[in-house]
Amino acid sequence: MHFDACPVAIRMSVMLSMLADGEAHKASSPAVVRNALQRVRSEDHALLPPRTTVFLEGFSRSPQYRVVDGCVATSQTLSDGRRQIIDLVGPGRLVGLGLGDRNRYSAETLGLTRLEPIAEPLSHGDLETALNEMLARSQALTMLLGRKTAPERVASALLDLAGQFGRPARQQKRGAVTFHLFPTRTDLADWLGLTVETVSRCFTRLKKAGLIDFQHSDRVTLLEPLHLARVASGDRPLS
Amino acid sequence: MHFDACPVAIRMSVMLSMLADGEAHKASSPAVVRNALQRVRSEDHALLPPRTTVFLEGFSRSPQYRVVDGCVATSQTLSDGRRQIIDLVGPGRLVGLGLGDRNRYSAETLGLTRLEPIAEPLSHGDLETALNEMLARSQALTMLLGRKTAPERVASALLDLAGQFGRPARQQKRGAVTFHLFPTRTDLADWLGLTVETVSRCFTRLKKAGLIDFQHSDRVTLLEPLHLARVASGDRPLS
DNA sequence: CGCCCGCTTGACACGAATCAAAAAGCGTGG
DNA sequence: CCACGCTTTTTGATTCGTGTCAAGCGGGCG
Repeated sequence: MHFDACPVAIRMSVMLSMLADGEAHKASSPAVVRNALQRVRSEDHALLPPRTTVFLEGFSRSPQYRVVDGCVATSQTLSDGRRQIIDLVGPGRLVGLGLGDRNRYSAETLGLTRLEPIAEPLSHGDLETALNEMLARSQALTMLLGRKTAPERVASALLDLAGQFGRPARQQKRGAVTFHLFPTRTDLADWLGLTVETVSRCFTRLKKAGLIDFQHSDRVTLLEPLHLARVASGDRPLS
Repeated sequence: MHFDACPVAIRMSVMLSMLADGEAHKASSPAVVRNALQRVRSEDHALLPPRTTVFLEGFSRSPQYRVVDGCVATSQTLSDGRRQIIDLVGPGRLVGLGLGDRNRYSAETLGLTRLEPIAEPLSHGDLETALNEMLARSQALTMLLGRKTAPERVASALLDLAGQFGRPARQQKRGAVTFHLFPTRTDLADWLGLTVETVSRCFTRLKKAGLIDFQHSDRVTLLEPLHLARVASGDRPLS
């Protein structure tokens, strides 16, 4: 196995904390300034461009947000650059929970994303519900990474994302769902413990098998969700 | 990949609920009865033999326990029998949290284990602390399963278990720690997303490299914890 | 003592990673 | 509008790590 020694800072394009500071960063690089100007604030909602770092692993504990629109990826990175995405968070879900006094993971936006800061602290009940959900998702990912094959992982991922980002609009025949795929192939690979090439090959195979369809790489339709679910759980081997 | 279709029930030797029911199960199989007789109750502590199922995935929500002595494994099983151990829980830690109205995972003892039922419900603070710890451990396992090599996984596991089961007694030179290894090679494989053979080979390699030692397969000494930690994090490749 | 089960070791197979290169998008500027 | 350069995705050839299959080994328990 081979990994470039790629410092975290290089992957970072914009940090939310910079945006929040307003005038304090005039000396920033052109790219940072340009992205920062895209920020729109209205009624305490921050509209963030893709690839904005919301907070960074190892830094002091960050505030919590609710994702209103778009998608946030939380991830951890090994010292040699290997990255593991912990979760992909879609509309309605919370980011920044379960941190101690230091962030245990990073968070970045995968598309144009609207975040709502959580004003008053959550009730104990809400917090416990949210933590339970995070735990359940984390355990499902554990099973996926520990025991599933590559096609099973990709099928599982697509079903998960369909649940988070799929429109209830189903003008399509049967249970078909179409949705915007926020993560790139690389993001999916880092989530599923695979490589870009393997993810791409699985997409191709699923498409040829008639289970999914896509014209652009970031817009996917699940043509046979039930069949896909059987692939995801290992009940059917795919081709 | 090939898996025997092995129903969950076959793996189960004793269920805690049976033990608690006292006389209600005279018709049980001889093995179950024999194990059940080993039960000792004193002051609300249950002393359970190895391979006792504390609760089972899919069944209605079980009570919560604190591990006093011994070790409990929590796991999920795929329909075709593939098993993933979610966590190994040692003394002082809690089992049975984060369940909805149905158990999302099973729990079984790996050695002679003393469990203490949690009498009054936990305070919100304690619950949140416990959930946060579970989440942190689950995320560490995610990184391990998604991005670490087999030797890195085994090294990480040994360090984790040393932390949970290692005696503070260090009559040994340097930072060496000896502890009882509750999980079998198969358990470790199911925890680390590997096979028995691979786990065994990694043990052999670590032993030959002088990082660990063991006479019996269930009693391990970490000879070079710092070096082992570097292997675990991928900073050093091991041979 | 001898069976049984867990552990170890070896030979081989296979799935996913790696390396390489072409194809497809996509923003930029002429 | 198209040409250009860069990035992402796809596809192909090959390698490599871990899984699979098989056989021995050893310790505990009946």
